Amino acid sequence: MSIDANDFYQALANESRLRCLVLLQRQGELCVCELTHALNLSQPMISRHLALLRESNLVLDQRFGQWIYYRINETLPDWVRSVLQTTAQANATKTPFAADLKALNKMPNRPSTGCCT
Amino acid sequence: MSIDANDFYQALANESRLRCLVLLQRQGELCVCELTHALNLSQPMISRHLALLRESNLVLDQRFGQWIYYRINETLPDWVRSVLQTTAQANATKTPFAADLKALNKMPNRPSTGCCT
DNA sequence: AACATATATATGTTTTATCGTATATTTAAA
DNA sequence: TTTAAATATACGATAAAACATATATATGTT
Repeated sequence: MSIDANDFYQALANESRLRCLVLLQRQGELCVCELTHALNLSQPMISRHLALLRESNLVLDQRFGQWIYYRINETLPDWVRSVLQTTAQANATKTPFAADLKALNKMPNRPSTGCCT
Repeated sequence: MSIDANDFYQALANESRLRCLVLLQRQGELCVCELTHALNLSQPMISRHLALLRESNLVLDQRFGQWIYYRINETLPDWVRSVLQTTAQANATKTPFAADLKALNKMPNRPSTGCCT
């Protein structure tokens, strides 16, 4: 999966999308309602930003029943993976990224995190 | 020198600025007229993009006579330096970055590259 | 079949970024 | 003290991004 540097940074240049990517990088896989809750944004907002990330090949989606899970595209070039990983790691404790993870962990009725999934 | 991840990626989200940064990362230090020639853009365009990079602390400038040289801010946090370096390296041979360096090396009357500077 | 939940898309509006052009500033040289 | 070269800034026009809201689609449940 190839990607243009300019397209890549265009996709990162929005706080909501950056927060989604950092959270996905840290959590591996999240559905839309989890991201919506974690970032405290409207569902259409999250959905549209995810669509843009999907269209630029940064994330992949997969449906499980009524939920659609997003994850970082594991076939991205090494340098892109590296940038995402470095960014997520260096900013994990900073605003707003730390709060996003906190909010995610406080989410009630989170799908797929029960004992039987 | 601290920097906000969102501000950082905002600054990268423009092809002209990205090309400037990649070229600076590779060449160390360049004046405005060199960047203008290498990227083949108007002087005010380059100047305004450099101003934005300067205002977001990504680059530093230094005057030498009538020329003003820009360079990547060496006091940026490690993760930012790492992202810039990784990006420059991985994209060096790709469009438009390879052509920019080529054009720079073909520039006639380049300042400060003579034998006595 | 009717309804509820999760997600996606469409539309109109507002905000933000970019660009071309003109002009100002600074320095060096004549 | 003009003049030229390098650079920066200002201004108006255009384009792009983001947003709120409404609605559509797909799945699961009763």
